[in-house]
Amino acid sequence: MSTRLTAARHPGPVTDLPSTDRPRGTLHFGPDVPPVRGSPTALARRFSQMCMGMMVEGLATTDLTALQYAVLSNLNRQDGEPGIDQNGLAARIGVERSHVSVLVEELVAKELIEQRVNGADRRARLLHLTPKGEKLYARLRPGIRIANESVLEPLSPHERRLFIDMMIRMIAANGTHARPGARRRKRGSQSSPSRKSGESRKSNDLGRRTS
Amino acid sequence: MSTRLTAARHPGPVTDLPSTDRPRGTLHFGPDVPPVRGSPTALARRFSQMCMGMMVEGLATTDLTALQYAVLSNLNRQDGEPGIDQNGLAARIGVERSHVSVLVEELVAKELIEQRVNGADRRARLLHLTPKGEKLYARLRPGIRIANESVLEPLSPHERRLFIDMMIRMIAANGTHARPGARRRKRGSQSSPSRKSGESRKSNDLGRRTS
DNA sequence: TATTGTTATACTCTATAACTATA
DNA sequence: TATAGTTATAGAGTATAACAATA
Repeated sequence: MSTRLTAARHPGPVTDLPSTDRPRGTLHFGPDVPPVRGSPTALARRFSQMCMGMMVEGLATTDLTALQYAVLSNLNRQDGEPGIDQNGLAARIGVERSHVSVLVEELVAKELIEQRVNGADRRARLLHLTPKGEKLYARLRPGIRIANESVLEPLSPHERRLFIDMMIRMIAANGTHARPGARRRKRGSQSSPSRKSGESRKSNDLGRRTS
Repeated sequence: MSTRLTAARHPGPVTDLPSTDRPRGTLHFGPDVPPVRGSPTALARRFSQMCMGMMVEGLATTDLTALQYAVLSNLNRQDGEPGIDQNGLAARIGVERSHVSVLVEELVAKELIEQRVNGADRRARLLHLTPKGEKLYARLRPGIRIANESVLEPLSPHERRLFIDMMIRMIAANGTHARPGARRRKRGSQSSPSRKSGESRKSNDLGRRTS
């Protein structure tokens, strides 16, 4: 059984929800919008997918991935924190230290960032954008910002602030999960069949004529 | 330059934000919470990471991935839509048809779902949970639901409804992006160095003593 | 010719672990 | 011994394209 529901397109909250409960089951929208489940997880997935879609559009003229852009946005002098080390960057963008190593390598190869050894602690590498990196970020930022704003466009200005605020509160409260490693699962507890390439997937009969 | 800000821990909205603007730059929280950028995209990433963390915990006693569970939640008889075809499922969970093929194969191998050829259109496969699948979903659902609710716990009951509602409105409005394929980028516009295995990554000098 | 599902491939992101240099 | 970063490997998820069966 599925919860039928047509979402209000723009201004107010969806009003035909029982005020004592949230939608359960699968939510159905108009013809252009695929149905979604009403759980935070399912919505989070779609929402993030949506943001990534916007992001990729905004980066279409470059060869940057979303995370590579995230690095630039964390390190730039305009509104970032230049000079943080790789662990700090890992914490900020929410990826593993090892992944940061790779991201940094890629961006160094593109000559967009540089690593400087910290004089005080020669283990650490402090990260800065190169002039080329700053220039690229300055060029990209307006479009990305507009894309980000457009995601929130169905909300009223007050709701936009509230939405960001609620996100922040949930992330802050669940800090232990909102970071890499939270998703850890035992090694070797794999679920995919893990075929050798060469043996084909399935007989795939199921009543089809083998013509 | 970074926006310093200490998020209110529980009940009300964060109050020290200028009411005419949203936080820009990097947001700093307490010692247990890594900083985040204030853009919807960055928050979406963290939020989804958080939800996935919860999900993986809830699935820890199984060998299901988050998406495999999503399939069960879309097909079960309690609150799902049994009998939809694979394209319908793809639209609902927001993955490519080709990925659904793989997910279905994995779950069929676990004997949790089954494919039935549609009599009316022999191309389509209608999906149903097996009794084993229904049983597993019934066992898992309460824990997953509690995990999902716990994500929203920092919000007041009214805010929880509003948050879900806002998510739904944004997803509905941006329907063209909230689905796979929105993230498309030109093929071959790759960013990784794409090393041959055998040649090592970088000289990695940077002033380290080569002891 | 168009659509459903399958297979293959490649890339992005995530998770771990072992390792080096430095503290 | 502990920490910052590197390298390697594997799994999960995403993006495309070519194909077979069916419409």
